Amino acid sequence: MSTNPEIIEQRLKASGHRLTKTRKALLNTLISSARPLSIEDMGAQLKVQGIAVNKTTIYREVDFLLKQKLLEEVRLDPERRYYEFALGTHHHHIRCLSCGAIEDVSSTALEQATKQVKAGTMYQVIDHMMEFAGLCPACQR
Amino acid sequence: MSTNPEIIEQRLKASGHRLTKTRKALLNTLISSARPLSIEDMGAQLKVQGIAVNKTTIYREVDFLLKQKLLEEVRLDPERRYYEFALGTHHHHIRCLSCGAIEDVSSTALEQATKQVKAGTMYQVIDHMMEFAGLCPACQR
DNA sequence: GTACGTGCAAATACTTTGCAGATAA
DNA sequence: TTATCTGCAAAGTATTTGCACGTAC
Repeated sequence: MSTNPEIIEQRLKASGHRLTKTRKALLNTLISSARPLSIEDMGAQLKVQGIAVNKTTIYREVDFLLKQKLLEEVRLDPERRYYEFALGTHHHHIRCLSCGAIEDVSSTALEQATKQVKAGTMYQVIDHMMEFAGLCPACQR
Repeated sequence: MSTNPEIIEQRLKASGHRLTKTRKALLNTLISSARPLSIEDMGAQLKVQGIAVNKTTIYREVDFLLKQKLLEEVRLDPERRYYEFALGTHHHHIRCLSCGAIEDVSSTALEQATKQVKAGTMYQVIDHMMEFAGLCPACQR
């Protein structure tokens, strides 16, 4: 099995693109993040790493990585767009409305339900999105 | 069983609000729409009905109706926010990535899956969102 | 060397706010 | 009458674009 860096490098090269320092740092940040990141989050994290990247560049880079299917958008909350590395295992999220904590949700029931929707519609289903929100254990008190 | 207009009027009055001409027209538009509407959509539809409403007013009105739980936000597509009348039956949507058509998806499997997620998490689940996207029959050709 | 990538400034799009006048109850 | 509602202008944000320079390959 190939590792993420190999797959990434291969995809980029195949389309005549480069693995620049900025791009590499951004991808690493996204890959190692425990939760989806907003544009603002990415800028902040890169800054902490000593790599100041212009916001315009991050917008463009996210756009590019989405097209390369290396990133996917997560609609966790209507206010902000979040992005997540796309080569991990498929999963959904639950977000705490009070403190903003985010956890992965993986459920075979969800995957089965998705299959049923696919079977029951005349559409060719290409994408689906499911997110949950509520109160985390700590915030319920 | 009470009709929508009655419930609406009751809720508004209860909180000291009014059923103005603009508000009534906007609600009717949303209630009778076959699909969720964006802010822009609402403005256009009202205009067609001969009721020109300022965009600021629509933003404020949507905000207000969301707080009154008469409207809910539908995240059909990351580019735009859509809203739907909230007193109908609970359902989800599938959207055609090619022509933008939108259909309702109702699936007992989805509801069961939601229950399983609720049962399997320590979170108190308050909200969930599921949307599908793909190609409608016509666009598959 | 050349096409891709980046930063900066400016443009555009989207949404919110402040305030004065209009209107439902 | 009076608190809610509305429109207009302006302020804030978020996102995109143009262009010149920088850099991976």
